[in-house]
Amino acid sequence: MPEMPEVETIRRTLQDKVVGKTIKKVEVLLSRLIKWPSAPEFQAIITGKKITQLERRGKYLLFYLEDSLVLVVHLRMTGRLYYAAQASVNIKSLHIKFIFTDEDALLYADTRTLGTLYAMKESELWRISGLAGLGPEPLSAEFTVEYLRKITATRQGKIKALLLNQKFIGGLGNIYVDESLALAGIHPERSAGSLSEQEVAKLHQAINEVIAQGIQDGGTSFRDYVDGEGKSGTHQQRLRVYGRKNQPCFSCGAKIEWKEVGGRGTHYCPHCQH
DNA sequence: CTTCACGCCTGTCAGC
DNA sequence: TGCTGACAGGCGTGAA
Repeated sequence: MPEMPEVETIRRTLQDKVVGKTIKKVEVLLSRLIKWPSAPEFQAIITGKKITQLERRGKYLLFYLEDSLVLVVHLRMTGRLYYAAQASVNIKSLHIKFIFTDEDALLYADTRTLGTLYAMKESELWRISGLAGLGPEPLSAEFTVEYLRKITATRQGKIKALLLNQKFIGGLGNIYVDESLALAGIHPERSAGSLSEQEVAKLHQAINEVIAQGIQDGGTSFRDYVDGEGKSGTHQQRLRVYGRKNQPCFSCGAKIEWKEVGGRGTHYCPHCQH
């Protein structure tokens, strides 16, 4: 479900609440979500540890703990993290509870149960290949026009598929890719290598703009997404193409089209995007 | 190496 | 009112 702006919003809404808290107890109701180590070991190594820092890389959340330990959470499609004062709340699809010494809790819920959690020493983070191999993020110093030109130039696959690949750019997902391509006026099925220098520059600018606006809006609440306090984002009000199949393009009035590109539902304006 | 199809899960919604 | 199929903010795997 969440992409970089949503995960960043969750990080910001949780940070002040969880940093400094000590995990008193971990209840794992669905152990297959724990990918490393085993669920009992996972519980054992983080129990009694204090959270010192909360960071994000791409779509991963990293809870840094005492003793150089890290709790890593990836929400995938429908994962949610809620901070609950005085634990006993009733929420659907609740799978993991992190209960603090003051009885507040951090709750992990996930309808499709595709999310993944890990706990390990900081020095062991290489075990999470998706995290270790993450490309530069939008808005970062490493994500330059030059970099985007370099990764697109030699590849013949569709530009949309490349933008979704976390090895190349960390943090983009289906909504923000469709929105970036719409803003840049580039058709999602264009071969990456066919983009002109001008188009690459426009795309680079569009990605940064869309992601920055997404963060400023507190994310896009299209169906499931809420932040760490259970609140919706507002970026859905700004979407140009995503979720607007058959509705008129705001620029030209043509009907927004939908088709599958690279195995993902894709929205675009057939008139404005070439 | 790059690219693509598929599997993983469950809930919701459109169309019959 | 059921029922069925399509689809959903993601990513890892394996085959070509």
